[in-house]
Amino acid sequence: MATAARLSRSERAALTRRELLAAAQRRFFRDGYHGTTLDDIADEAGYTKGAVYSTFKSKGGLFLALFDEVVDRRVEGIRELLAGEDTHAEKLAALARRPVDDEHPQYVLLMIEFWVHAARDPALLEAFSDSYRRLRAKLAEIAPDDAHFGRDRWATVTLALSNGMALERLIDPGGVPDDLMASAQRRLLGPEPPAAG
Amino acid sequence: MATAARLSRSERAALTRRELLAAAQRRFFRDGYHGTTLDDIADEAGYTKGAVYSTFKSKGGLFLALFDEVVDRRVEGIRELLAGEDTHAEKLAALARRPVDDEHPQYVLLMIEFWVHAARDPALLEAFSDSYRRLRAKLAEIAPDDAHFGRDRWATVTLALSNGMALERLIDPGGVPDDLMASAQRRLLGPEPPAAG
DNA sequence: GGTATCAAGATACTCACGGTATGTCGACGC
DNA sequence: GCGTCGACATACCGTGAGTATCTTGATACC
Repeated sequence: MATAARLSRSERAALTRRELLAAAQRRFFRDGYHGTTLDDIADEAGYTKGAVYSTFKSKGGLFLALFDEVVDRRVEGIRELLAGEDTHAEKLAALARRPVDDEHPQYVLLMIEFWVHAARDPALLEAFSDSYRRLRAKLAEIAPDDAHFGRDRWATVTLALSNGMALERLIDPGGVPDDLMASAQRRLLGPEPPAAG
Repeated sequence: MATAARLSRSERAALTRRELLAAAQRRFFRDGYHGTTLDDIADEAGYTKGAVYSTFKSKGGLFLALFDEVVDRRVEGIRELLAGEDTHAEKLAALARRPVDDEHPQYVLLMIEFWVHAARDPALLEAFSDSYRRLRAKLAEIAPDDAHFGRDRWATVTLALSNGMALERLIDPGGVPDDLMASAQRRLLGPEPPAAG
């Protein structure tokens, strides 16, 4: 009667993993990393904490698995952007509109929350860095060929600015207008002006 | 025999508060917000958790009191910078060298850690914002008169970039050279170039 | 100067959460 | 079929934020 046929052990485990990741995404996005408990996630997925620990090494491991998937999707999004027919300027404009965040605005904050958390744990930081560098490397491909900034430097500055802006927006939601990021982007891409007085 | 004479109740309480704040600063700076327990802080100051809760409303309240003091000192530092004899360009250079961090490099990360934490708690966020805006307002006074960016926007972008760079540095400590911030600053300050291709 | 009061702070709890140890049951190898 | 082993549940532990209560000494009042 159940639609799901009998599953092999590995199919069963793979399904559990997917369901836990989906539940983790919903909860982490909504309540943040520290604000989400493993019981929350397990409940939402219809399991118990035992399932989590039999699938992932720790809460951090679960988050990292999720983050890596999110980066996958984001990298794919950038790839499509690059492959599109738009002019380069239009690609940059599209990027400026939603710098690193997926459809979810909370995404950036969640990432930063975990980032700072991982700063205290070398193993977590290393794994996080691996995913994050993938994102940054893909982003660097968008930089114009003739950028006066190097591509990597441009990507670094773009991400730094984008992440920092997300924090500023928490303080003054209306004080960080859409065009501020776009305007800053244009300046970052241009030739360096002489030292201003 | 004890050097400290008998203290009145309010003197005693004020001393306790100072000692707790000093201990909190050392511990928070070293171990981060979530990595520091109230027992740690109380121990370090020679008290128990009871003293903390009789002096502050909560762990967050203790942090906010500390943060406000740190902002005081930072604002004072900027005031001195502004009052100095240096040229405006030199002031900006001095600022670029240590954007928002006091003498402690961990300061920025600690701030961001709490910032994101406070994002989930309106009361905490409001109190944090009050202190942070004081810092940003003081920073805005450094912006050059002829900034093509508005002063406030310049301060917002400067802080966003500085905070974001601190995060990037966690990923690649050597990948964010000193001049990157300064170079980005110069671009952000200059006139907006025509749309690049 | 003695005594009641009240607040600073210590002590002893509660509860939530990450993580572990162990139990159970069904898939897989033989 | 039947023993094994892995997926997951259940029961537990340690730790940390926050609370309730007790102790003690400064202050106010007589």
